[in-house]
Parts: sequence; structure tokens; C-alpha cells
Amino acid sequence: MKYTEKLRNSGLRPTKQRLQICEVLFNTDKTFHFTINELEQKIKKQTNNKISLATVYNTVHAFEKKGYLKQIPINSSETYFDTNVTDHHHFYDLKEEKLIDLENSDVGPINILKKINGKKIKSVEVLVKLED
Amino acid sequence: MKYTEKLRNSGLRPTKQRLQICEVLFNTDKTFHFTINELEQKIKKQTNNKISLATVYNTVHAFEKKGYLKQIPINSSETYFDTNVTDHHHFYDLKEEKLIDLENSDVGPINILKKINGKKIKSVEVLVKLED
DNA sequence: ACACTTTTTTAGAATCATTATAAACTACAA
DNA sequence: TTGTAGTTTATAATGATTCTAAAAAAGTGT
Ligand SMILES: [Mn+2]
Ligand SMILES: [Mn+2]
Ligand SMILES: [Zn+2]
Ligand SMILES: [Zn+2]
Repeated sequence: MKYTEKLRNSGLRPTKQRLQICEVLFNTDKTFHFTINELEQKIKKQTNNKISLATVYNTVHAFEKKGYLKQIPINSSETYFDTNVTDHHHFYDLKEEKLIDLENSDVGPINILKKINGKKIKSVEVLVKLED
Repeated sequence: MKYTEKLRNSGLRPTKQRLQICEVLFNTDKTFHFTINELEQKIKKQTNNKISLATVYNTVHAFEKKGYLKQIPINSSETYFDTNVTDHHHFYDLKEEKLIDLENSDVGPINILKKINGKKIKSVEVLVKLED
């Protein structure tokens, strides 16, 4: 399996469930945004055996901690994740409740002038809300 | 009462509860960020009579709809609101779980180059995550 | 003040995403 | 193979938020 080593290198055992979730998440050219429930649906469609919801949560959080997924800060009843872990930004279509990638190159350079004592910047994320 | 007219102009009846919540939210020089539960605590401290949690939710959402409060998009188990409804951005201190205002003047102008067909930009918000 | 309508408040129940539990199962190495 | 730590799973618990429906308050007209 092509993800076995990746998992092992991260200190995660390459279980059947994790490998299947890897396939769904990463075995594609395009990155995408998803909620846990959307991911569960995808898993159901793309694989034969069912993975328990708890495992989906556990795995997504494990992958997030390892840096293979990113959580997107947005006010929604469900948490959104992103398989695109590069530095980038988002449109949020309020009507469709869908996220759209906004590359760094589509946003001018962002220069944060204010400094907070004893703290360093971990990330800078822009959320552009869209309406009709 | 100084908020009676403001409420009436918004089509909201100036009830005792709403006026008290106005005092807590707006009768101060400084704007601030809060969760519903933090607001409930504040109300308890600053007033004698208790306001039911449902009313706090109702009022906050009514005020948000009228533009007197803003919701801040952030991944937290509780929703954060802001009494500062001007265009501005935020630091989020991951350790302290606290928001800090970041004025537009502390961030260079943000130019969104990508356009989405049939949609217009409603807001552009920057979230800067801070770590130690 | 009174009668009438509409809005608001309220306690409690319901919802629902997420997390915790703890028992069964699995990976892996000694 | 045997032991152990890690993982999965069904299910329960949690907790923020929303819903419900009855009581209270506010507004309106007389
Ligand atoms: Mn999460
Ligand atoms: Mn809300
Ligand atoms: Zn993205
Ligand atoms: Zn603010």
C-alpha cells in the first residue's frame, strides 16, 4: 500500500481503516474540503466495508495533528477540514455553504504590522464571505 | 433609558431584558469579544435580575441580525461575538483562547484578485493565530 | 383604564455534532 | 507465540444551540 510508510513514519499504525481513509482523502489530484459527515458518505461510496464514525473522527484528528489535514476556521455547525495543507485562503459561499480555495497568489501579500508581546504568528488566514 | 430609541428604531421592543443586555454590551468605551456563556456571567454580575439563557441567545441573534454585533469565524466549541462591528481583523491566541483586535490599519490593504461568477464579496476577515 | 393583538420571555425538552467509555480486536515486536 | 500497546467499535455522555408552548409584557385602539 502506498500510504503504509507514510503512516508508519508518523507513528501511526497502518490499519485497514486508516489506509482506506488515506485513499479517500489523498489518492486524488485535487485537494478538497469536507465535513466529517461528508467524509463518512465518501468512504461508504468508495469502499465496501464500513468504518465506524468514531474511527473517522479519531483518524481525522490524528491526521490533523500530523499536519496531513487542516481545520478551516469558519462558523458552521459542522467543522470543515481541508486536504490542502499549503498556506492558502478561502472564499465561503454563504448561500451554498461551500468553501472555495483562494491561493496566496490571488491575495496580495499580507503584512501584519501589530506585534503581540511574547507571541509569534503561527498562521494568517483570510476568509472572504460571498453573497449573491 | 438611552437604548430605548435604538431598539424601537430597529423594530425591537425595548424590554427590560434587552435594555439590560444593551447596558452590558454597549455601555462601555471599549468593545469586547464574548461567548454566550461569558455574556450570561457578565449579566449576572452587573444586574440583579436573572435573564433566561434562551433570551440571551434570542437577543444576541436579534442584535447580530440588526448589525449591532458580529460573529467571529473561529474554530471553537463556543461561538464568539464582537461588539466591535467595524471592519477589522483578529489575532487568536491559541494558548489563552482569547481574541485580540487587529485594526485594518495594522494590516495592509487586502486585494482579492480572484472573482467568483455571480457572487459578490460581503466581508474579508483575517485571522492570525498566535503561539508562544 | 380596558380589551385585544403581537411580541417576547421562559423553563424545559429536543437536537445534533462531537467526545468519552470500555470492551473486543489488531499490529507488532520480543 | 505471547505480551503489550495501539486501534476500532458500538454506544453513551456531553454540551452548545435551538425548539416548544405557555405565561408575561408591550403596543394599539377605544
Ligand atoms: Mn474536531
Ligand atoms: Mn448562533
Ligand atoms: Zn482550502
Ligand atoms: Zn474584534
